[in-house]
Amino acid sequence: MTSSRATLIEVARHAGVSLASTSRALHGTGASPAMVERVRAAAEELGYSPDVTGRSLRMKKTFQVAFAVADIGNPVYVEMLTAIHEVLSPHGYRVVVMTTGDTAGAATDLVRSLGSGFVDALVISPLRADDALADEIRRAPVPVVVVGRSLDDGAIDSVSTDSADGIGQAVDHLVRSGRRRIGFLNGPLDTTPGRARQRGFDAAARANGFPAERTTVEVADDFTVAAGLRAARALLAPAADGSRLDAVVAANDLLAIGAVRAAREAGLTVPGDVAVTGMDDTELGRVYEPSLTSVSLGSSERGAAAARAVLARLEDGEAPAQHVVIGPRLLVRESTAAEGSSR
Amino acid sequence: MTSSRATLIEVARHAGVSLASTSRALHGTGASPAMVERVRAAAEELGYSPDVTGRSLRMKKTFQVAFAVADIGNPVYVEMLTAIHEVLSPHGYRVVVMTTGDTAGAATDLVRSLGSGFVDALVISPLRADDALADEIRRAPVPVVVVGRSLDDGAIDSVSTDSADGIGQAVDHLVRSGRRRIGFLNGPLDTTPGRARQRGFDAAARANGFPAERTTVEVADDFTVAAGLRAARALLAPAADGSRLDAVVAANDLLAIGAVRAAREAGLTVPGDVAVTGMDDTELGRVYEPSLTSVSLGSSERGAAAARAVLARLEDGEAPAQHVVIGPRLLVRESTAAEGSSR
DNA sequence: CGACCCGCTGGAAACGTTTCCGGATGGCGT
DNA sequence: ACGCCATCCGGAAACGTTTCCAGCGGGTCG
Repeated sequence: MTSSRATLIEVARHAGVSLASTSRALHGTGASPAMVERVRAAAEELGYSPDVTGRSLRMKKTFQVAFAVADIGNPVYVEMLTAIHEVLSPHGYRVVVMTTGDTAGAATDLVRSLGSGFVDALVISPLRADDALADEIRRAPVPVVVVGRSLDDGAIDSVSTDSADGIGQAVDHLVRSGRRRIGFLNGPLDTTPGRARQRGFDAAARANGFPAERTTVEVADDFTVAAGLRAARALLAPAADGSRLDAVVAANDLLAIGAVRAAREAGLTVPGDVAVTGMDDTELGRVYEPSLTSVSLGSSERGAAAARAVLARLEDGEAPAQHVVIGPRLLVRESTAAEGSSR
Repeated sequence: MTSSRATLIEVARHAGVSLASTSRALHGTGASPAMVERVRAAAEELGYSPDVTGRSLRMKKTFQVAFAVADIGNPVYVEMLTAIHEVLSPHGYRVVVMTTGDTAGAATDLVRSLGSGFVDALVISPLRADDALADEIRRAPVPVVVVGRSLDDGAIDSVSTDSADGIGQAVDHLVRSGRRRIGFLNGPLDTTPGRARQRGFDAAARANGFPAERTTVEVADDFTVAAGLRAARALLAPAADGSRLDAVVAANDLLAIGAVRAAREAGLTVPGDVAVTGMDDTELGRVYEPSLTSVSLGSSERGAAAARAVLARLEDGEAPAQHVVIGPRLLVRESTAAEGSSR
């Protein structure tokens, strides 16, 4: 249980050499082969393993990187976390997970807490980003990489994706498939993703020449299946003239599933009567039936890119900020088939 | 970007008092109100925030807890992580995520690496546990809580669940619903969960008086939908006499979805022709159609319990080991309805 | 043969914090 | 009025590591 761990000093004493030589020997820098062997043996015998807190204090480096998101349960963030871990771990960095909460203030506090130096860098994906957060990030004592919106600030490393363009791809795909009345099922507009996707849909509607009365928008109060189901009921209700939508673009796979549910409730088939697209390319959407056509925002790629940006920044603190953009990719599956089974 | 952070020494100098008093004032222990105010003002002015590495070195405490699992992507582990984070975070602990890989050796190495003291405790959920791992845990320099199988070792804190009993609950439920020929779709037998669930099924089959020829078992080579689909095809193939199973107990929600897929491929309806149960009560299973009857192993509860065990152990290192058992709970949903829609 | 340089070693400082300990001061009880 | 105790303060040590600096020896080149 509690074995008082051997310290470097004891190893030095045990090997009969100085502390300095012991440290050097164990790092292989500037020590004679004889010395190395001697120290190595002593260390082995005592079961020595270096204490990272002592090392951190001296080197001003913790070999830890924090990953902060609103909620860790979200599959998108899980994918990012996995990717980040995979990139950083081989370089000897540990990953600390943190939650920003869903208020912008909490995220700002978190960035400020970086001052206590428990971590060499931070990857943060803020749900709601404001100027205060950007300010705090700029004056943060360690590198911060933002994944998500680029905060409109050239000086901050960022990895983003063009989700507006992604929504556009979904709309174009539906139009090409012959759908004409396309509704948009969005999440809360006071979130960064919500705003971006709204922008994307509006632009796509304009680009495709949809008159306002040919598009309908409904905003769910959360990015969940339940909220999507509620909002989609309204979206799919017949218009005054009895006509209905023939396609729904959802801002999210979860919302999309809610839309499929609502469609079935209303006696409509998917994709027969209504085509549905999601976003995020989650396992959920892949496995669902019908499998969801979804716009991948490359969560893994973004996570990996963010991790690489961290490494680059730690390598060279003065390099100009980099802004990686991962292009969205539409993955066509059953939920938008032209002639689908009537399941 | 890089503002050289203020140290306690500078705060002391700036306040014109000693280092010791400064430290005490900031901790509110044994300092006069005047002193506290004076130091607080100085700290405020300099934007001081304490350095955790210095503190850790001195206090021999990192305020970090590691959570180690085979792969972070698994929804079950994500739930645990979330729960652990929720319990530990209010107590000032950060959570470090680590991966054990899928070999027992890697897990052992990980536990050994605890010697470098980057963390105050470890919560580990080993996929494959052997004696070497148990040994290493026993001699670990920090508290370790095992979640999963209890390692058959009374001296190690553990949080487990009786997944064998859970399988039993699923079988009983199916029998009560009138199902007679029940197949078992398991995952790899060289994993701890795989073995336990096999044991559970065998016991349940015996208890219900199923002759060996009335039960069929198939082992998928992974706990995934794809592997489940492959294995379930064999499981659902007609027997020599042309008869088929009327129920499948899957060791996992993912495998269960594979089974549903295979059933539909074979032209069978779920739950009409074949009832299917899963295990883990994942979001996936809840949202799937038909929604999956599933045995919840209480991932969140287990995570929370493990975190509480960590706190208790950190509080009192000498207390006897505790073994929390979270009872499995069957959640009945559409996939085992007596008369289902023929979807 | 002397000067210089290079490789190796040991002493000591430094990283930033907490806390032990001794000393000073003030108040209170006797 | 004196002693005692509680309260508060400052000096200094300690946690475990890395690294600067100086010294020492041996080899090489001029």
